[in-house]
Amino acid sequence: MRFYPAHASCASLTRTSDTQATKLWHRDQNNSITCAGLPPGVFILKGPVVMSRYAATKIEEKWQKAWDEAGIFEAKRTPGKEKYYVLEMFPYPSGKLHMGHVRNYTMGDVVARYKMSTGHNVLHPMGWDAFGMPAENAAMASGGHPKDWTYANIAAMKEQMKPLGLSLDWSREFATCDEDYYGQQQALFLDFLDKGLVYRKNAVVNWDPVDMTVLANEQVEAGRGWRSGALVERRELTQWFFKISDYSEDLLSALEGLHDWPAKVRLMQENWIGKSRGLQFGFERCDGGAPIDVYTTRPDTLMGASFVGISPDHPIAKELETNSTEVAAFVAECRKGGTTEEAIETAEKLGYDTGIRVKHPLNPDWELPVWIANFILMDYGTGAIFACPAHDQRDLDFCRKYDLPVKNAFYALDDAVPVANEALVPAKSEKVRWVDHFAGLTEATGEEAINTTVDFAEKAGWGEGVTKYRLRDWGLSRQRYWGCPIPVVHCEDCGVVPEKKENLPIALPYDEDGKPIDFSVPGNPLDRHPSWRNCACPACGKPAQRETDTMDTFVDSSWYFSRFTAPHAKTPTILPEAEYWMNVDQYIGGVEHAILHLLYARFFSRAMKICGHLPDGCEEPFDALFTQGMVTHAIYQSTDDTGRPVYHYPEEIELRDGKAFLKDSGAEVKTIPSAKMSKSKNNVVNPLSIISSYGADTARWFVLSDSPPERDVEWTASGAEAAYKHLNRVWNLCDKIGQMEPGATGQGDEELLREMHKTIRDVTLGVESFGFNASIARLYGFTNTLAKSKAGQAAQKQAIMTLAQLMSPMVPHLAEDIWAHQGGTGLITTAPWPVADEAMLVEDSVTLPIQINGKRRGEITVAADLDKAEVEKIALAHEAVQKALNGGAPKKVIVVPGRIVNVVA
RNA sequence: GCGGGCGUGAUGGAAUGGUAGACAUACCAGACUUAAAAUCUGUUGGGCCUUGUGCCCGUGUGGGUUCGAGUCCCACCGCCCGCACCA
Repeated sequence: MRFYPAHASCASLTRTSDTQATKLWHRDQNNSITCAGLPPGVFILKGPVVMSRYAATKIEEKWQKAWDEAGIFEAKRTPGKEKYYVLEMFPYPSGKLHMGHVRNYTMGDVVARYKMSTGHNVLHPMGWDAFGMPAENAAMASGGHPKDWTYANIAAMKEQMKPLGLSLDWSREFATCDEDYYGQQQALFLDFLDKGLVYRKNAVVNWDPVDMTVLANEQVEAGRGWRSGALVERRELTQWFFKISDYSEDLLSALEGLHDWPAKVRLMQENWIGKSRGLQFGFERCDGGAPIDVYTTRPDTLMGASFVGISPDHPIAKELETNSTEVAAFVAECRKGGTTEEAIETAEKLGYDTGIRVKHPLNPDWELPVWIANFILMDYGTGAIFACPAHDQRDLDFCRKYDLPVKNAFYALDDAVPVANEALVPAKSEKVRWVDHFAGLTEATGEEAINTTVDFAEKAGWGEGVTKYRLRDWGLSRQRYWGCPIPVVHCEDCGVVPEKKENLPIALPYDEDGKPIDFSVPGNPLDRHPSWRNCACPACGKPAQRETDTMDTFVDSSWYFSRFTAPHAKTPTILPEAEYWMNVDQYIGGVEHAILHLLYARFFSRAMKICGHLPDGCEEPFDALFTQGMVTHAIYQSTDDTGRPVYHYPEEIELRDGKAFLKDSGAEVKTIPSAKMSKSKNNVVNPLSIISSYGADTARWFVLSDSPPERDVEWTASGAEAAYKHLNRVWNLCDKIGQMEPGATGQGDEELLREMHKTIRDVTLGVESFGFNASIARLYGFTNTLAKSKAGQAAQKQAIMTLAQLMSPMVPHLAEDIWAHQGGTGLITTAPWPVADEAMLVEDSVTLPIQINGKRRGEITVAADLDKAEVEKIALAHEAVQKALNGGAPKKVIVVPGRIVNVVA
């Protein structure tokens, strides 16, 4: 009979007086016996009972316990030993671990375990990004308290993470909503305030006029509040800001040094910071009022100017608003709609002619009207522009709508057709023909024209070349409860007064007058909490009131990586600890954080250094960054009677011939491939159910295989099954080798070991370069080689142990078990990483493809060190080459040593 | 609207400018089995004939650079992501 191999010998199973019965049962993936219609107990076991199948769940528990007991993941600072700090972006405690987390943490774990086996002190911590709106939303929706909700979720998620067998140092765990953590964050805020890095100013927010509350962008759906359905308005509030814009140039130029960041992320940050060189100048008002300052990046198009536009939030607009109901109505109209750049840019263009006229700087007789326009942002430049409709689509749309003149400032070289409804916007590096350019240009690129114009304006004295950045100061105020309170007090006499450090933490109140806070009431609970809000002024001692704004949760995540180096310290950080562990050597997270989180963290590190909380050299806290892709899953969708889509869970689906059917009804359903896992689409796969049926190693192996780490990976049942089968195969191989006679000889020892060393080289390279899928493909290959090998026992044992080591960062439990089974010393997790023997990597001969005119026509095998001339001679003698040349001489022969020979006939 | 990215077999994907499709899935065939499952072995981009160590076509579309292009350049088409209060 066939049976899963055993460690020492194969147990055979027979039913009394019926040998046929042995065929009636099989083992399922949980190693339990299933048989057709026969109760358990009618079997007897013959032979030694050493059941040693790959029993994932069992061995995973066992090795996790062993690692815990050995305490090998606790980061220790031992001087002289090199450290390695690997960090995955910490999770928001939603309460449910999803496959994206599994992939993210598995990648970090591979790096951490690999670095551990290459002799580093590894810091691999975990914590919780625990403040934020979902907790408050949950409290509003179903009662309860955000604090309780959050801590319960943390406990639940930790339980779900533990079975993954991650090499985390749990002794450093914290949540950002711990008073201990946010108290230190308040201390940082006070230090920043002291250094002038924080200030207050007015800023625009989304305002829900029915719920009387500030809305997040995501709470605005099609211009309406998600809960009330009211049309959202833009409203100004006095808010706190970090002076990140002071660091625009530094944050921009330092990007160049971040060699181990994805180019894409650097580019996104560069565009975000948005450095531009332009001209700032004033339009003189015909009514003698103060000139209107504009900033433009295209001063060269000044001769195409059509009107001057100001933002609805511009001081002139505000002044007019107070005097004219018409202007007030128009400005109010502009303020409808969201605050996102997208909403503003895509909204219908609206304009209002103020009646103010200004003089063109180059021609005092040329008057331009001043319009208020809804697409002009107050935060960028001076909040006022001149519009050149011929060369800007927004301006053009506006001018066509309000019947304003459109005049080309330049034409394409080969075409002098005036702009109609599509603006002419060539690349700045493209040469164009200028119309009446004041500085005398005829044919020049936009770039040249801009520079010439700026010089011209500076010399003439009516304008100034100015460098501006798109990056705005970071508004950190949130009018919400579940965040870190801003530790300042408002005093009638002293104004805004920082809280004293010894009074920190300013803790969030849990109750309100002995009753739990009611989150169903609109507005910020801190505003209507007198016993918390009323306090003594830290300066004069008179009755005063606390700031009720809390901090943006991006603040929490802007320094947690520093805090991990001394998570329980009574100061934000401890310098010697930070000195040893910082920087983060490898940071891993989603690309969705490419801009804000990473930019804010870079700013915070600079600010913390200024305040003495970080040593020199930590301004850029992340040496290497990796952005991993998502885990996706097909969506199974059918349609109900009313035509609305119905989404089905993967477990309700049966796949046949590449089509999907409902298990219940057998009806075929539509398959939408590769969609981001989302609860509303029912296409989520629960890691826990995967772990309970296949084990964590299978889940880990799967999320790393198939797709490159930076790209999305599609979860498929067949893929998970395949991963599980492969791990079984490796385990069976280990078992088979374990049963070989010690010292038994065979054939092909050298070939096997050569292949092993090549595998060491390739897998190591893959792990070091985040090519985990490539490493895994290589490991599949080597497993196939080993399975077919007829080599002797010693070579095979060496091969399987090396295979286990190479697999250990990805599937550590299985690797430990193989290691132990083969008699390895200690834990595989702490064993040194195998090193490829260079001598074993050198090939004696090499097979070169022969191309004729770039097409493969044959191949030759030559000594690896044969010189080019000899290779050429052999290639030319090749039958196919002779045939192609037909007696003539080749026009050219290209020999790329070790790669290819190309003959041009 | 602005910015960024991605397009390769039935599928996920591999390929320092040098043999396109590694590795895996799926499918098909074979071995084992009364049978199925599991396991093992093998085939599989398309087309053509003269069935060969054969020829032609083939990496979204159209051009270009090169001895040689999936890879570099230009234009187009399609899809995805981000846009400052989601984290």
